[in-house]
Amino acid sequence: MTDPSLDPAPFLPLPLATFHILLAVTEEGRHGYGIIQDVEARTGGALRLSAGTLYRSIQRMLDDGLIEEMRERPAPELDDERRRYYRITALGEAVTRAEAQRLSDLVGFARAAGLAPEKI
Amino acid sequence: MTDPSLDPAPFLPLPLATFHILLAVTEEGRHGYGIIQDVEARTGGALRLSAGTLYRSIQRMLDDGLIEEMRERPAPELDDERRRYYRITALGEAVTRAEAQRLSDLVGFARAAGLAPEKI
DNA sequence: GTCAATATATCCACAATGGATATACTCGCG
DNA sequence: CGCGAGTATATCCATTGTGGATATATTGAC
Repeated sequence: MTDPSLDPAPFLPLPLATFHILLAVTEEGRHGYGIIQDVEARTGGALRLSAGTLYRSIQRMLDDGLIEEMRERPAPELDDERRRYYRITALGEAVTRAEAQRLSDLVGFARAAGLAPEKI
Repeated sequence: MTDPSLDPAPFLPLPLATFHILLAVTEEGRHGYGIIQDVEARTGGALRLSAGTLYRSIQRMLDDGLIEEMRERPAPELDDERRRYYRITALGEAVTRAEAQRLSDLVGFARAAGLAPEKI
């Protein structure tokens, strides 16, 4: 069940932008600019990925196999041809889970020290 | 009650080493080398702060007022004179709380996407 | 006395990020 | 129809954070 080729350990800790991008392309396939908007909306405007960070992160994630480009156009009739759509891979999911666990542990440490919010 | 001079926003997101160091000096005053050991123990060996990262982070955190050096020696009788002890400040606590909240939110996002562990 | 561990500090190289810049297309509005 | 805001991808530069190497010196166990 645990595929050794999906070992997330070498990727951790995950760069902040990478984690947000992975979450953005998990629900549905998204293009670069749509990822920027999704991240901004999700964080209530707290995090605005710069274009430099976004497209550089995407290229790295493609090389690493965390995401892949989709051939299908999610909405072909009302689309912009410039868009390039991406979705998460099995490796990307494994890495996201591992990173979420690491973050969850961090919150646990802070809670033990009395410096974290109540259970979420 | 909320002191405006303790605004944690400009410090977020916190560098990884900074967050771990803050947690390490929250419970009790610690010296640099002791922080390295505490972080390694807490993370089960997963994170080993390098000396370069540690002392550079400490200097930055002193400048920013997140930690302060202690005059008192926690254990004067069996001590090493080379040690320099640090403890968290009120600003450091506010920043740690804010960062823990941010991380908690991140875990919440991952959970909503079905990629995070159950509630902790 | 020797050697591993302790302890702090600095240097270099690399990775991640933000911000600026470039290019070009789309869409609403007057 | 034209104009400008927004959309969309991409690259460049400077700054920051990190690991690893190096330096120096003390402590403690054997």
